[in-house]
Amino acid sequence: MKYIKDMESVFEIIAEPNRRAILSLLVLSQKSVGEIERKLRMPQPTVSKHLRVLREAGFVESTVDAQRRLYRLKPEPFQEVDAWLAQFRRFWSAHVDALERHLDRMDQDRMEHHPSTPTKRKPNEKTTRPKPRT
Amino acid sequence: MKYIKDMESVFEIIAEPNRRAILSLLVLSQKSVGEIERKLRMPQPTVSKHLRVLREAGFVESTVDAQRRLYRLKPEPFQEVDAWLAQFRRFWSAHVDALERHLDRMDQDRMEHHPSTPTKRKPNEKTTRPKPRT
DNA sequence: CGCAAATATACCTTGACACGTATATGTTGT
DNA sequence: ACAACATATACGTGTCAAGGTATATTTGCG
Repeated sequence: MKYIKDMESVFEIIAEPNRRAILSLLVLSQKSVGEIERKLRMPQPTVSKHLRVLREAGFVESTVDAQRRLYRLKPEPFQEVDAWLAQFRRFWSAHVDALERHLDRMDQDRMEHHPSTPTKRKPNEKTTRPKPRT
Repeated sequence: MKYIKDMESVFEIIAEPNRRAILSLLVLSQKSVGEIERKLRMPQPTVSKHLRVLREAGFVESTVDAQRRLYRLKPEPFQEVDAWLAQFRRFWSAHVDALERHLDRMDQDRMEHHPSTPTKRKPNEKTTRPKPRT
């Protein structure tokens, strides 16, 4: 009964705030452990341990630079998150569209009425107002 | 000294596999607790508890339908994840571009050596990618 | 009214994991 | 080889969240 190492899902990895901070820092450029430690003001063992998790999950890779280790991002896990998110994208953009149409209608109403009459939604709710631009 | 309840980050919410399963199920259409319970084969209290977490995090909302409660998705938290992911998108698409260029070069080589072998590098399949400027 | 169905909640236990502190490993320069 | 630095790991501890079981709550129906 040997457990090798349960490779955890990318979602568990990015659930940790400090790890997200490290990733956001590394997106700018590669950095050494010491740099991360100073910029994020977290103790060095904490940084090292999180980097280990990130490396084993494929989020980062490291190269040796003298006594330092330089860590940089790898793209694959992010793409995995993106792929998961994709199934919801159509759904939520539909909602955003609905919201935008609604706001457009409100704008329209304000324009047509007069600015001095802040009133409620009235019967002409079905203004056939076509496409917004952009 | 009562803490209301610290609203946890969207990332902690989606870190849980059962919750991701529920979300993926709800993207198709709204469902009752019992439907989720049966389709995902998880005990009812588990479903209810996860739904509670999802509701409090804004991932779902519910309406009452007789004895049932119908749960459906809400878009905002997904957009939040997407927003976080956005900062890495430029980075990773650069990598994808590099990979594609590399594969293109390989194709090129193959074409030059074996003109009869059709290669199927399709431009721009589904990779959301901003305009590369060389 | 009383029973059954659907859902929510309470309580307990267990395991994972993040942290701090201490120490090990490794590398450079003198 | 040694000192100083940079990074990794080991160990003990506390917290918190997920699961299981039992029970409460709400609503529909005969």
